[in-house]
Amino acid sequence: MKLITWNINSVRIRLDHIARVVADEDPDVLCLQEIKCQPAEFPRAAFEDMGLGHLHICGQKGWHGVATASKHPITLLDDRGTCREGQARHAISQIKGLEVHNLYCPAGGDVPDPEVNPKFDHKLDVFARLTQDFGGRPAGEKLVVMGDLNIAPGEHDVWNHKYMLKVVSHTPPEIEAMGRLMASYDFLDMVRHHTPAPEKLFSWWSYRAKDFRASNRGLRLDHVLVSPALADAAQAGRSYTRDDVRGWDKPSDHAPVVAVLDV
DNA sequence: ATGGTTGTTACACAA
Repeated sequence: MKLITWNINSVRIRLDHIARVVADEDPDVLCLQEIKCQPAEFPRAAFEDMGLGHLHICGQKGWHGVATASKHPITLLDDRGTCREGQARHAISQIKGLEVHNLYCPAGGDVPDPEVNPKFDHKLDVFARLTQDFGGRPAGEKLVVMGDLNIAPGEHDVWNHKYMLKVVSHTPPEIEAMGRLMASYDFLDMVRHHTPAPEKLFSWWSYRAKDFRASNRGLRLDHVLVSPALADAAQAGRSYTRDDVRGWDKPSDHAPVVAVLDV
């Protein structure tokens, strides 16, 4: 079973890229973040044409928004109160016996201090809520938590560890929040499992670089986490980042991250 | 140390 997570930065502008990636990869499930539209504006017909006609759309006007598109039927599960601001950041779907969490965590603004920066406080709050929720669940569930978590947790998930420790996405309180989330249900970081440190691994490169490959100031913000019940399937599978897509004309600033479960 | 770009929106903002 192949799953892809991709922060698309507007689903409507990026429809041609989506169709190309779907044609290349033939995923069972595609989790998109930052769709930047309301559910009524979502290009449903295009996804039906791609063979991903089963949709769980969680959208709002202008910003944020996530959508899960599947080849297989989806059961829409209830929101679990992840975002205290009521933003469209979390779609939970039951697909072929898996509970797929499509997540877009807050970026967190510029100042890494929850006392002076409400956006950073909100980011930490989202992680605290996820940690509490997963921590309270019975053991043995088949959970996949994937999306743009907006944290690069490891030293080799950033282009410059020492510099980035002061920059939101890689600060100590964020790395600790990510660690608590991982521990809450003993999640496996699937992509890192297949490409262990110290190999650098990025899924996002800023639009502001003239040549993202030349400067290669990337971050690994997009993740696929699996619960222990899926660890064997994840380890027997594979995962990779389609960083070539970041080099296409008018790309998203995030690359698609592909994860294949041997189920 | 600074500024660089993009998308949606409305005359900035978030990323």
